[in-house]
Amino acid sequence: MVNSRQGTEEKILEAAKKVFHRKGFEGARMQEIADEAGINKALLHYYFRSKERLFESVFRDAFSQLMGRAKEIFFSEKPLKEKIQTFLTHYLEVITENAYIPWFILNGMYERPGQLKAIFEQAEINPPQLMEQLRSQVRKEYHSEINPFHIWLNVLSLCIFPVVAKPLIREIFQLPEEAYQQILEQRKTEVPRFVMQALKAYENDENK
Amino acid sequence: MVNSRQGTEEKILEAAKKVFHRKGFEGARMQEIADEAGINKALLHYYFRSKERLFESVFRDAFSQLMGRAKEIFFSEKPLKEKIQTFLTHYLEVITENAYIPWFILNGMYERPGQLKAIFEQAEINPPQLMEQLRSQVRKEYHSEINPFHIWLNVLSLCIFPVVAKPLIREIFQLPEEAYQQILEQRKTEVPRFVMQALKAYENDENK
DNA sequence: GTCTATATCGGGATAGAC
DNA sequence: GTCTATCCCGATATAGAC
Repeated sequence: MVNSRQGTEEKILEAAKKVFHRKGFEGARMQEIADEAGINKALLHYYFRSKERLFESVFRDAFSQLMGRAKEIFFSEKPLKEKIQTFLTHYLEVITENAYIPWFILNGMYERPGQLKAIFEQAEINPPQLMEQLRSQVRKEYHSEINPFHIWLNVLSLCIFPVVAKPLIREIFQLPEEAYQQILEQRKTEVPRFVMQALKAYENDENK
Repeated sequence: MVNSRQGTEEKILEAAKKVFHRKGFEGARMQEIADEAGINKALLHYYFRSKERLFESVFRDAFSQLMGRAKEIFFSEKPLKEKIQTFLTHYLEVITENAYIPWFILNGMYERPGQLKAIFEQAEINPPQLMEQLRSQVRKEYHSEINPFHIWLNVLSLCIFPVVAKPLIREIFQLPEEAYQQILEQRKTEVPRFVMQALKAYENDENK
């Protein structure tokens, strides 16, 4: 019973994760996943029936891993600044440790937008509520009608882009892997500093 | 002579651009490119010999389009703040108008890192000089040893990420195309404001 | 549940006629 | 220079034995 249902399914998912994360849907090969899992192609289909379904499982995992605590932090009852601080601390950490996930998610949206729609619905994100949360908090604390969407989009950009664009930036600046890793480390303190300073632009805002 | 060398090659490149930009290398189909150009597959190979070579041409175009004025602005003899202002104005414009290019470039780096190395070499970027330019300017103007790399990485993140992540963000917040386009418009003024305020963190920096 | 062998198809590339 | 027809490989998926 060692290699029975439980164990094998796990092994496959683990292998699929590795391959899909690195190569995306189009680039991934079922053969490679099978090899990685130490089994053969036929067995992949026995467990997941198609490449699509296997991909979907992997995507769902990745997405919830990235979304998990974010929602929680986001809806917590804290002042905006503190919330952003917490978010940055948490996210810069998570994303640096799992550098492949952001690109995997992003790329999935380009490769298979149709297939992935379902996953977002099941994630119960509730966009209107999300938007209202954004708006009301800025209105209360900053007495500003500035679209608060930008603040969060900026925060996300600063966290995610440097990780996603790593291959490009490394190539342009000819940076070895370790040098770039070090830069990502530094960002854990640099980005909060940058953002906190930038937020002052809204404090002094008199566009009521 | 209407459909001779000149005209056809142009048509192919135009078609290839459309398809590769949307689907990347793996996702693109030679058949689709041929259809788009109004010719057949055989002719594609007659002009470009392989999918790889065709892709390379398209990539080279896209990259120089994105890199073109950037280098120039970057090496201009202006104070850092002004330089960043100019850069932002220029880039937020270019990138909003050519929303597909950043993802195409990025994705290319993931799909075909080996093949694209050559292109970066020919682009004559001169990384060490680039780095030194960064460092010396910050040293002079801010009397700071803060790694100036972060400033520019932040600027790039704020410009590019919102464009690249458009499909994801739209899905999460359930935003229609026009709404998102409007947000990108707003960013042309929001991002400079955000960055200029953030830069003050370095002015007051006494980490000499 | 797991394997080997095979069906089936799609896509890049080439041959050869015009 | 452009077309039709075809080759050929690689990849997903399935049949069927164990």
